[in-house]
Amino acid sequence: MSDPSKISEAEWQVMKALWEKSPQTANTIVQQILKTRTWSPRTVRTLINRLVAKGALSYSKDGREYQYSPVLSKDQCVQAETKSFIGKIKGTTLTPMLAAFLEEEILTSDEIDELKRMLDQKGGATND
Amino acid sequence: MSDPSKISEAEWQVMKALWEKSPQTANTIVQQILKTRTWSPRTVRTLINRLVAKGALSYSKDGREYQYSPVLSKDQCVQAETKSFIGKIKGTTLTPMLAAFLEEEILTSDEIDELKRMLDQKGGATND
DNA sequence: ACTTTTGTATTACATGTGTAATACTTTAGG
DNA sequence: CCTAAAGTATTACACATGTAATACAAAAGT
Repeated sequence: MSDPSKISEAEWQVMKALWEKSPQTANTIVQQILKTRTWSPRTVRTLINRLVAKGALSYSKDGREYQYSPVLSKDQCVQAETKSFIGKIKGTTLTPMLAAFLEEEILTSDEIDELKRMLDQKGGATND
Repeated sequence: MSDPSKISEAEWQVMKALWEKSPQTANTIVQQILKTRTWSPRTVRTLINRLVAKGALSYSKDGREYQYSPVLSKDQCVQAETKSFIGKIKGTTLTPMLAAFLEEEILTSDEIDELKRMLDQKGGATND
């Protein structure tokens, strides 16, 4: 309750659909989602409603349909999620985490460059 | 249910206490935890029991007391957690994530070195 | 204008999680 | 041997989450 941007795994899929393109109607969101998930459209509706309830999405009426848009930015959510993740693993050895990151190949070369740059700056500081 | 090593935020604290030192009795685990959390000892007991139930901890009787030990290794859990985290943020721009990592200062200089090394190897490959 | 469609809103229901309290059992002290 | 202390096991309860189904309302077709 303290963290307004607490988005669940399933809800993230909806957010991602809207970050990619918005506004969208519930229907087009469902279309997006069904490309990668096998959820019932009802389930997606539920997720959308919960996100509206927790203030992560907003909508404007467009005739009988609603046009949904993200309220929370992608950056905001990624940051929040990262901090929550860090909260868990903090204090453990991070080598396996780093390995997982590299294995999963989620970093683009640009991001690797950026990470390197940041690490260089950080490396100069009194670290640990 | 599919992922046996699904440890919740609160449960992680217990696991960390046992990864640090094991076996431990419920009492010493409580002591450890109370250094950083303000939970009731009962709460910690509950967490311990749940972890035993989900196969993350085991115990051996030592008189009336139990000696708890981790079944899941730290590396195993960190990897699982990382992959779950990645599952959420995959496909988004990771710059804010990287920033959060650096901000939170969770990387030791050794880990930074290791990450750099891995990135160098990775950097050579056809990345994205 | 009435019925069917198609959207949205409400309700459901099991399992997980945070956060404990109460009940039961075993051991140790008197 | 019996009672108190100290463990463990069971139960509680509200909110979150995954996964929908049902109810309701409005628009569109006939």
